[in-house]
Amino acid sequence: MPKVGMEPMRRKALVDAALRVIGDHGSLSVTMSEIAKQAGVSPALAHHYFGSKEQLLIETIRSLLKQLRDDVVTALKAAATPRARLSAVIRVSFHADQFAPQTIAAWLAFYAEAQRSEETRRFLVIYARRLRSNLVANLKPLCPLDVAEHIAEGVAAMIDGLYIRQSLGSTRVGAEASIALTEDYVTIQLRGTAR
Amino acid sequence: MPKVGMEPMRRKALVDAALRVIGDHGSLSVTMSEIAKQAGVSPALAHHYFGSKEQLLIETIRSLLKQLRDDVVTALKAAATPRARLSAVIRVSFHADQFAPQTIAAWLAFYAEAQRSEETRRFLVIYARRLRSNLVANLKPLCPLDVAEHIAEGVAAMIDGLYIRQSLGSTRVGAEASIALTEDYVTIQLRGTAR
DNA sequence: TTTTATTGATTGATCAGTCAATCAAAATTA
DNA sequence: TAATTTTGATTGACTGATCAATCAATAAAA
Repeated sequence: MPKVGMEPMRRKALVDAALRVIGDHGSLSVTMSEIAKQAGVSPALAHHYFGSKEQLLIETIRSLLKQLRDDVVTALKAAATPRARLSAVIRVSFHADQFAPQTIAAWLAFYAEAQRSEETRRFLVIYARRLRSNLVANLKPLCPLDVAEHIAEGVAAMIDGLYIRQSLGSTRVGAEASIALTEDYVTIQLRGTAR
Repeated sequence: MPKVGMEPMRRKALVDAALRVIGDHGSLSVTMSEIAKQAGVSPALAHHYFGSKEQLLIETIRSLLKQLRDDVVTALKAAATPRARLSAVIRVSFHADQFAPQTIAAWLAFYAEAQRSEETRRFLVIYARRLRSNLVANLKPLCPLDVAEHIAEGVAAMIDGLYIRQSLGSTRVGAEASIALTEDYVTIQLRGTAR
């Protein structure tokens, strides 16, 4: 079977497998063997391509972030007004892929990892900044800048918080309710300040 | 040194040490040796008293939760009106102890662990319920029940979200700003519905 | 003497990471 | 075209380190 040009396919398969295994397991304490098995290759091959477990994990979070960014970009393109773009950003956060239990579990695992891994933290900070930036940019036309920044902080916190609470699987707050709660926050805050 | 009656002291020392080590390390992947060393005893003794690492970890989160509950109870006692009690609940969440980077790191680690450990999840669900219940109880006199439940979800999400964002250490949102943001949410939401 | 506290030494399991060997396609040469 | 060499893909077997857990032994109170 050894054909040339396997590398990109194997890398993708391994990253996808890692994401799945991490999501199922709910933790980064997964073995290279598990990931490799899930990808249908030997553990040695995973090391061959990624050098270390840490590197594979980093590529994995990079992939997670890229997926989210692509979704956001697509959603933003389809929205015409600032207010619609705000809704789009919110909706994407709670969209099926992102809000699936395994995806949430993976995010949570990476947040925990960020306490130790400088590189992982960098990625999450990028996510946080991007979310904030998207929010502020579309709030600016609707209210004063300082208010926009204030609301953006609130929305971002609420989104992250709803994720966490979802991860426990205890609340009855599903995707729809989460969107409604966040939208409601934006609407009421905007009503209070601008006109 | 072997004196009778060491057990409770050792247990407490070990639980406290575990909390410190987990907070510093930002992960539950800490060794019994580290914890024992921090507590000034041998690893074998930790096993002697707790039976397993998992059990020690469970006692540790139990302790974390108890600390928070005690703080909440104290704060609630000192507040006279429902609105003041709401503020008290919010303030406690962001109080120095709770909001210290190590404490937040520990919480985060336990949230991640809850994906795997049924018992850990149970404790976190209890925390979520208690927070919700405290909020609803004090919102009820101020607005209709369904609105109270709605606001409670929002406040809880915002608190948890501000924790997560704090854990990255990237935002400039400190304890005071977090309190202000949450208070603001309550105030504006209440203004919208009741009078 | 019995009970409680305590530890050093050890075990067994788990894993990340390495390495030498194999296999088949591709490139090169004859 | 046929024979060869080279190269990339792939793995099984191994190593070294780490750690939770165990246990037998010791020491000091009761």
